[in-house]
Amino acid sequence: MEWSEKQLQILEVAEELFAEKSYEGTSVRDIAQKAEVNIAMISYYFGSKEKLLEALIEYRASYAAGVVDELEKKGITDPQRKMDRLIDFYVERILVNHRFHNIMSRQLSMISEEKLRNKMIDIKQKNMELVRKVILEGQRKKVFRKVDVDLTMATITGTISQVTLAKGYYCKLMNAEDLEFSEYISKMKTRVKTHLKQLIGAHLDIKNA
Amino acid sequence: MEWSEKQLQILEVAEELFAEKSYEGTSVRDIAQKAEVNIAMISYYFGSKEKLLEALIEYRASYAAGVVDELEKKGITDPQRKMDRLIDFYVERILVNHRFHNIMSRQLSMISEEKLRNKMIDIKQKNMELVRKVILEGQRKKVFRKVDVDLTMATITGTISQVTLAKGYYCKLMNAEDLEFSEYISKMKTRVKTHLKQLIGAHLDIKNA
Amino acid sequence: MEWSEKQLQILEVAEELFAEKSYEGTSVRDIAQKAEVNIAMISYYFGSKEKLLEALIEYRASYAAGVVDELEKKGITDPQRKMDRLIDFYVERILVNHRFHNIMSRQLSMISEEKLRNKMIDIKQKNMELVRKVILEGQRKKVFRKVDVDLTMATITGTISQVTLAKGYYCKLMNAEDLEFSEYISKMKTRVKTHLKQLIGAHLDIKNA
Amino acid sequence: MEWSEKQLQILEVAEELFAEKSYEGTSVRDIAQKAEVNIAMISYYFGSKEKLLEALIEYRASYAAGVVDELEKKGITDPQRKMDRLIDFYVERILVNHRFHNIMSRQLSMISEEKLRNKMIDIKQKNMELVRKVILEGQRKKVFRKVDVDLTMATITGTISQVTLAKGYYCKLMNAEDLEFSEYISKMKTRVKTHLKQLIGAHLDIKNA
DNA sequence: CATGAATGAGAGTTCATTCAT
DNA sequence: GATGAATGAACTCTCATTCAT
Repeated sequence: MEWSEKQLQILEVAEELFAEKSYEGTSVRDIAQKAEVNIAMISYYFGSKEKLLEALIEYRASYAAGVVDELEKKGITDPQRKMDRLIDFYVERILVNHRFHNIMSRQLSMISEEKLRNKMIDIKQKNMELVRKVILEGQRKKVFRKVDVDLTMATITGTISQVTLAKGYYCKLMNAEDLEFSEYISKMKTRVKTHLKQLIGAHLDIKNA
Repeated sequence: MEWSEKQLQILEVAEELFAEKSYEGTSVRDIAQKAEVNIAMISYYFGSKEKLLEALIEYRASYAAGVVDELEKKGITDPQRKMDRLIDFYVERILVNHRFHNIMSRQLSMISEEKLRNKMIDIKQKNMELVRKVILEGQRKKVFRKVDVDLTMATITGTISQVTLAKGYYCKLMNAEDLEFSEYISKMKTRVKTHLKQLIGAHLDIKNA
Repeated sequence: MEWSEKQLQILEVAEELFAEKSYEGTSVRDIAQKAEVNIAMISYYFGSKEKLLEALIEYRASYAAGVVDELEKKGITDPQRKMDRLIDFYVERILVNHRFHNIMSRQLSMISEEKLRNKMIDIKQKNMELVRKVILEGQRKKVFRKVDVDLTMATITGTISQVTLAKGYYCKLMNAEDLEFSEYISKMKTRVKTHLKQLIGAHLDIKNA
Repeated sequence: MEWSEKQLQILEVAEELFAEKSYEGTSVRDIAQKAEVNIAMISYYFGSKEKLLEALIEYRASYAAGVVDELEKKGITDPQRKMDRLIDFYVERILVNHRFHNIMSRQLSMISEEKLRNKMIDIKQKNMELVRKVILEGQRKKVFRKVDVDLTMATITGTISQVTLAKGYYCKLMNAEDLEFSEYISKMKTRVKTHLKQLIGAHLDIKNA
């Protein structure tokens, strides 16, 4: 799907506001005003508020997909190093797209519309497929031990999510309460990468079995 | 604070609906209707919709507090075993109160009202303080290695959150799409406990350093 | 009608709030809260909000009536001096009861309930009857000239009303914007008396014909 | 400010109902229904009920302003005649706009919103400035004696107000209880003009000093 | 006799959407 | 293709009043 400049403007603003105030807590007026377009435009361009959310998900999902493929092409064979790269990649990606990620994780448990729901699950699944593949490969190579693969994926996304969702809490822990979101993100990025690599490394390492 | 039976009824229903459709997506009408009380009762009892959320948080928070103390009194000295117990406890607690937990994690990044926000952060902090204490103790005893304590806590809550928030996704992975929430929870409970104990165990174990 | 202490308390507060925020703009809750009685008391004691207004009017009206009689008994014969005394009396009375007076003048044009409406008109009529009598007497004695008696009465009450209703305006004219109501009243009292005596004096004096 | 036809319709109806039932006693539903517009239009056009009142005041105030200038241009030099003309003008104006005038005099003592309050006081002040000017001029020319100028203005507006506010009372005095408002107004107009000219004339005339 | 609990009705406002142009 | 005007529905909250105790 191709979007006009105005449509992109709306999508960006919608993402920002949905992340900040939730889908339900954001009115199309808010979006229209911040995007400096007429209120009627949202219905006109996207059909409805719900369709706008759908469009946003489609838009971000498609954008993300390409990057996954790119990573796969790099020729790294050692499972341990592959996993480290994957963690770098996921942390980077989720933290850069933290707004979209927050919307997704909040909405996933709420959306009842079949099609959209499946779309969201599908995105999640695609994103995690790589992790599964690498883990299974490592197990085959007797480098990784037997673990709960699904929950290992839950740990990776869960840990990163936690960092984006509970900014207020972690800022307080760091005694840096009025940190801008972007500053916060860049401060946490390396910490999260290091933590997850160590965590998942020890978790998977067959020598620890 | 003591609540009457009708007030409890409202709180219970509010929790259910806030979890299901978000705070913003739930109207006081919805709550009144499901709780089978007059719509004016919500304002009458709690003052406003926001105060109802506040009351809910206070109600659930106080309920949880006692349990933490109780755990502390059990005389377990081995840090590894202590941590295992803690994980059992947290998984149990978050999964049993998954609705409240979801509300909290969704709302934490959105509530702007100072007092309520601090309350929520406070609850989170109190809940995690025990984990911090056990980790630090284990490190002192040279049983645990040096780790990022804050992020270790993020991993614990993040992993559990992930399981409650992304039911749809994990159901699909298990090919059990129409599972009731309670069935899903009981199915996941032991898996999550086992996974986290293994994960955090390997993470903290000084022998893996 | 005899009122209990609590009822009087309610009546006083009602008068204060009706004057300040109008009958419609005052809720029974406001009254109950300020009078420190249970909300249900207003309906319980007076039947309804409207009946409370009725009771208030009755209460204040009866209180005022006695004073009129008292004045009549003083043996002053000169119409000019009689009129001066009457003006003193009315200014005093309206300014002292400015709250009740404001309620009356605001409500008179709005009350549709027949009985209450008549009651209010009756009070006004009784109050003014004395003026009419003195003017007619003065005319009979060839001391006062022919004037529009009804409108002369309108001038007296209108002038005083103006002073109580437009405090903000007159305070601004006097460069004393934050004057307390009671201070304002005592400041204006003599001014209004002097003005009205001079005004009505010149108006009625047959020598000015 | 320019108003559309529908907006004017709302303003007219609002004026009518505010005058009849007071601002607080009139609901936006009442206005919408009588003006035959959707209830949401009031917020849509004016922002809120309070802003509607503000708009009404602005609308009526601006309408009146032009007329004052017009009067000033007529070349009348004799202060007595000037005052007579002014009285004719004010009586005419207040009685024609009796509804707006009533709203103003009722609301002036109640509005707490700073800006609107000042606006109202400003209107009153502008309206009365001319009277002050003429009186001072007459005093300079030794035609008028020394009087309380502010209260002389209070007398003029107070007398006219009294006539508009206490229709019920004066109708009863005239034994014409079921008079239409417009009939009542036209009946009183000349009476009020004559009365006030005589009253204020005698009041100001230096020969009566 | 007095009152806390409860309620239906209605308050002002905002919502997402539609429609005529 | 784009938009200002308009709308019905729904929102949260407060109203005056009633009723069981």
